[in-house]
Amino acid sequence: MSSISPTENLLSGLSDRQREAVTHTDGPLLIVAGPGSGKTRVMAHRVAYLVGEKGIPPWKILAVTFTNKAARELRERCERLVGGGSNELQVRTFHGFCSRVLRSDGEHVGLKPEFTIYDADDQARVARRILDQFDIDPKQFPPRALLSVISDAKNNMRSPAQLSRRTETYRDEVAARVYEAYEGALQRANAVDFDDLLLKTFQLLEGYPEMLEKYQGRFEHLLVDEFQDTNALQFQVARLLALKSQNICVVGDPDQSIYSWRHAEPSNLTDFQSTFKNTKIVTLDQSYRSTQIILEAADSVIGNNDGRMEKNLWTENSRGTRITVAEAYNEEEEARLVLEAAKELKNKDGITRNEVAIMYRVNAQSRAFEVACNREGIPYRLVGGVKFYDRKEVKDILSFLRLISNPADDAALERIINVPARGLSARTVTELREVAVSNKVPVLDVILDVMRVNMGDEEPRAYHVDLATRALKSVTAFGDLITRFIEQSLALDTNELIDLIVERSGYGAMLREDKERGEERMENLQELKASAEQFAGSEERGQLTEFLENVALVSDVDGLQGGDDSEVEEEAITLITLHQAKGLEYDAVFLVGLEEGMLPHSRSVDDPTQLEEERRLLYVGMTRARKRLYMFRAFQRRFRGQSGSQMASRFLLEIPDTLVTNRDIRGHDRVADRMPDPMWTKRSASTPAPRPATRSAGDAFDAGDKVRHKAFGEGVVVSSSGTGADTQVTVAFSGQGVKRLMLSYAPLEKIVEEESAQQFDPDEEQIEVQDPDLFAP
DNA sequence: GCGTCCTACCTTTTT
DNA sequence: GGTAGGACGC
Repeated sequence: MSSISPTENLLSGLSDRQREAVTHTDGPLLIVAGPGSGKTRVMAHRVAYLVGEKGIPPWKILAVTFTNKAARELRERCERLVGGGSNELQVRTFHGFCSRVLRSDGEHVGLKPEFTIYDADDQARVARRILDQFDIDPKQFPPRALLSVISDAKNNMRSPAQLSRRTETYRDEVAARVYEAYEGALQRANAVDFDDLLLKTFQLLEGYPEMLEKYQGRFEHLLVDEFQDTNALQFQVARLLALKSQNICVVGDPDQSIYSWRHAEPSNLTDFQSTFKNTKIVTLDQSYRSTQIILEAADSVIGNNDGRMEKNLWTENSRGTRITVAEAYNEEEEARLVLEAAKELKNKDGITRNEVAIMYRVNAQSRAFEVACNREGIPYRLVGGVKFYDRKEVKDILSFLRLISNPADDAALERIINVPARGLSARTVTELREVAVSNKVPVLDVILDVMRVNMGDEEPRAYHVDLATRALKSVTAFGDLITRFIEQSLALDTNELIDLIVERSGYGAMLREDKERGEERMENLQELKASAEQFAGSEERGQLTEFLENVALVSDVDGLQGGDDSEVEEEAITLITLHQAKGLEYDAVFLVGLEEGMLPHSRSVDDPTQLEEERRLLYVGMTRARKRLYMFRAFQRRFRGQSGSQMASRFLLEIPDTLVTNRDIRGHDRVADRMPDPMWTKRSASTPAPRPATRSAGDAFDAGDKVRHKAFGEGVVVSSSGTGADTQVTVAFSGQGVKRLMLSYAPLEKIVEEESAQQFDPDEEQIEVQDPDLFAP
């Protein structure tokens, strides 16, 4: 027997199933991979196997993921396994890959290499201008809604003409008209939106046989991660690329499909088998991540979804600790309890902060945790959140850069043409835009034309612009500013260019005058500069394009988190949305905000399909946990300033009691026990009126009633408002002042003559609501 | 033409 | 609670 070959080494740590997935290299392969089943590991090993064993050159392998995070992780794993030459491996997000293709071959579909990628903001700006132009009332046809119709059309590969042919409602008609104008605007701006990246790549591959051949020949092996989240266009692009070689390996888990709102079509998973004949299917159902209890709980939740491809997830891991389900009074207490428990985890179980994640449905929920962490001095890592590149000042400077890189970028131009104010009023801008639109040229062309003549050029103006002398002067000055920027950009690194822009555009001066936030904003610009520095050194024009592309497509910049002053590389707790948490794992996971309306989200409760997606979202969250899982709900939550209370999430009831610990964190009752109690229900049309939520006889509190409170002693009811569990009672306590109390929670008791004193449950948590207004002078 | 105040809408999740 | 766009006054 010879010594172990590298291949044996590569395969030795894998299970039989995993090995099967790694070594089936010829022909289509579908891997159904449950959470924690070593999916990324298999993909990385597969790549290494292709390179090391099958002798495939790394650059002939394309691995496509959904998020940048996933791409980064997969790339790192591959590099570790493959070693040298792996940097030529193509690991990209779908959008990143398509952008790359279009930068080099986009001219077939009308794109110049420096095309700009429009974000939602730019799209809305374009849409608003079009509505304005067509004299359509934006209140009647919100830009967002129209853009959503356009996005649908693009994802179904329908052109404006095709859309207008199948209009059914007036709204569709309007949308079709706007779509056409929108396409024109983007075309003129040499810009694409996110859908276009995919659509135009598809069109390129579909309509140009030489292009198809080029890319089919370029990539012999294709791997697609998170296949359940791919949309129709992505599937088509993948299909075309792999049509010839048939060497396509897709990995997915239908139970983790959480992007239908972004046109994901989990049915791609089944369609795959009909598209690619002789597909081999490998199911990975052993979890190497979670404890048995966590898996069972997750399984019992997801089991409530209909029509699933059943998977029997199993593990050799230990049974583990029961899941803690607990409730807090409001989001502040929720945050406090979570942090308390996290501290305890560190002391008792040795689970460090790096191994703890708090996951929530919507970004806004992070706030309470940020506040609590800051107060407790606990470092945290906020994933996503307020995106750095979304800050106003950053976007403004980026718009200058965009305009320099792509002078046709009207959205960028309109953003900064009068920032800081330089005498270009809305009227002037409208005039310039109208001239540009009717001549089908970029706005900057018109500006430069005005400037040329105004600066003494003999040739008459190419465009007729109706502007006052003062406005002409301002337009000229702006044109001159941008022209100089463009000239100088040729010799400067992007970070140097940023300096130049900040100083010469007047932006820096504007910030220095802003006493309130100027300094902070300037710091953000310094940070922008720092992020541009990574691109410095390479050929100037290319680096600017590359930097801007990175900004547009890579939103989760590492080391550039928006979190206030979270120390770098310190042991920190992770705050993350459930969507972003997919693919990650932590020793301990806190799922918070498990209330009706939150998870499931209120926008999803009416639609069974969407409800199932919410359930999958929870499933994703639960299965991120290795050892410990906590699930929290708050009785009351502030929502856009106002607070309201909601029932516990229906999903909590789907977890069997046997998997949940009774011993919760701080003596709260288990939500599961409380649930059927109408005391916890919010009164609404669909729920029966709850019985009065008092500890005493059950009758209402009226002004003048004498009451007793466990902590505040005796008092007199001043007023009461609301009904049922929502009842708030204002009470004047002797010596304690006036308090407003939430009846359903406060241990408040009416003093009746014959009643004996001690009626309280000594274990009952007492919580008060104080309305600060009542203390105002 | 510019700044300020007011309002409406926002908030589902991301490339 | 924050922001973007519109109305209005200087």
